[in-house]
Amino acid sequence: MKVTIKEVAKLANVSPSTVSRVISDNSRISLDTKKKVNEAMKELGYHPNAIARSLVNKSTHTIGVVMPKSAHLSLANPFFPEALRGISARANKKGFFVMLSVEDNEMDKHSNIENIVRAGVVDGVIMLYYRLGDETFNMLKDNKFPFVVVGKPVNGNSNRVNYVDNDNIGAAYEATTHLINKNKNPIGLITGPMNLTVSLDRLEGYKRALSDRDISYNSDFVKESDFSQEGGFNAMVTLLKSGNCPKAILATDDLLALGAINAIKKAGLKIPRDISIISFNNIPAAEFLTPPLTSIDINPFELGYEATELLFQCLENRKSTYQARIVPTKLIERGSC
Amino acid sequence: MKVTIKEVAKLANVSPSTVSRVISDNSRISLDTKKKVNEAMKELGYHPNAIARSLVNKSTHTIGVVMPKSAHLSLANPFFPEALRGISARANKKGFFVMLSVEDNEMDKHSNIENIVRAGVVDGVIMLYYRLGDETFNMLKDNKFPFVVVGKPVNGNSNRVNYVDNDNIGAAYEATTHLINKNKNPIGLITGPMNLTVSLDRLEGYKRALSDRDISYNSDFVKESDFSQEGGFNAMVTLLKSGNCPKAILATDDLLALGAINAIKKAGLKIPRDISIISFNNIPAAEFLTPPLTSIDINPFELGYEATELLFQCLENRKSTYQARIVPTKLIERGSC
DNA sequence: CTGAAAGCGCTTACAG
DNA sequence: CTGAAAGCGCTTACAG
Repeated sequence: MKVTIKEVAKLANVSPSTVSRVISDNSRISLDTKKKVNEAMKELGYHPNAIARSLVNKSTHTIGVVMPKSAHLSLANPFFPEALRGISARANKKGFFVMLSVEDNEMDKHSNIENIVRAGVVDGVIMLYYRLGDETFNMLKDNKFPFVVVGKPVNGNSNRVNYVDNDNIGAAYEATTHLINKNKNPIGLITGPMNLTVSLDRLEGYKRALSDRDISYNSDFVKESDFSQEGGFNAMVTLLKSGNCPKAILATDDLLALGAINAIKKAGLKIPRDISIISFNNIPAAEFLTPPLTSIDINPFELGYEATELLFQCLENRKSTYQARIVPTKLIERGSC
Repeated sequence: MKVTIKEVAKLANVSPSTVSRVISDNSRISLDTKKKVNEAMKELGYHPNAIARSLVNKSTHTIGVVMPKSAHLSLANPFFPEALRGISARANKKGFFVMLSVEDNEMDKHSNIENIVRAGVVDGVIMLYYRLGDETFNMLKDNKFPFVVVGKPVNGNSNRVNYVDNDNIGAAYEATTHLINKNKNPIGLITGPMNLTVSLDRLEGYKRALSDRDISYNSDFVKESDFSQEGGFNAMVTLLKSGNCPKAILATDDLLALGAINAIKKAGLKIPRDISIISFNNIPAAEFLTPPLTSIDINPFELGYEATELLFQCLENRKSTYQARIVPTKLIERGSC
């Protein structure tokens, strides 16, 4: 844990520079000394100090990952841990470390990730969300710091930033069409906060699907809420009491669907007989609900994996060309429609 | 992002040492120069480079967190993300960073966390699990590296390691007694892998509760499985086919319960009429199942928070006194018993 | 193919 | 109260 390059050098009878060169597998080192040095390293249990290395290389070989502060609401769904797994998998493969930053309301002035970036401890960052006018996003962009976002930054920005996302418009279109094909009408939409692009895109997909079937869009059927079960419950209650309750619901998140289902059951209605429901994220419990919930798998592992890959690309070719990557979704049909 | 202490020194007309001293708020610096230097720092947008600092201080101000490789099985339950939140919250408060290490089967030779520790990029680590004969655990212990485990390392070890855990024996005892009080007998146990202390403890609590009520223990009623829904399903099927099926089930994890519930329903039986069920972790979907699942909240946020606090303690007082911290659990009664 | 020297951006005895 | 110097553990031109 504390043997340095000097001690290795001494034991191997070479200079520290030489040891450094065999570590980096420099080609112009004789096989002989290479062997000698390697043996010395083994004998002493030497491991290069990454901090010292970072200081001279100006690269820490670590990427920062930002999780939104509202995460505790939807942290319950598998998106974040799965995305983290994907990021780790890709990062490990390249010998990179991953530093986690959970946004924290209680922080004074500077956000955790801002400190991380300013302190120079990460080479790039992955944001696991996109929010309109987000400070972290702006800070990264203003500093021209390498980063990629999981989720689509809106229009003006989207061609000047690296991101990976699902085709949320397409997925919502597919889900809505699925409902239309079951002859369910009207169709309600229970969505997460509208300052998230993901919400905007899913709304757009919903609208387009309606329009393509000549169904007129009615904003009374659209309820915005935070990503909580209570939110879903309340939204559904409003819909139920409206006097013109939808025959089907598209929920933007399974947690929302969980709440909505509860409201539907409490109203004495049956799923899917009276009301069908379909949602996003495909939580593990989905197949164990009664009836099992039809849901769209958004492939969070892949989202994380691709984001990391993309980040590595920007770290390598320092030219500022931007890229978007789309990860496919999959509608898992079960019994709720 | 790249202004150094030298430039600040030049602008403020002092030496780098002085700048360094005002950064660390050294007491014997005159208010005058303090002000001068602070202004220079602000003007240049200076932020100390954490890497350089780490190198001289031999402390990185970051803690490593290890998630088990089997995590993807139970990553679906809120334990890991919640624990991570707790860790982050405590770490941020102290200005520490958190580095994440998801165990990875595909890694050659050295595990990711071993690389992290050897590279000297973390001051201490938190293990989010304990497994008998675990390599990471042994490696940390052998190197006398500061770490705390969430979960109880078995007997021989437990007084020579820092850990935080629930009272799993007590919690399982409470749950089993809860079932006995409902006149349910026999009671089956569906448990996770027996190389985890958590499983051992919960089994122990189950046994003690039976014993205290003069119910004889029968290992036929105990089924071991991995932490998956399929595992729970299969275990329950075996129980159902045994000819002497338990009237109640204690499951060691909600995911296991999910699978078991499915098996029970498929067999045409009703919960709780025919079979009661209670489990651990209190996943968000628990209250939305039919019937809602009675489950034990193990307080993962607190577990993470306390573990971090404990780690900070060992980092400070370098004496090797070990400590255990117990986080309370809470049985949330719903309709499944 | 290999070594001596300078330097990465800080901190901290040691003087004064 | 403040500065010059040495050093944390590496890497990398520059010579040879």
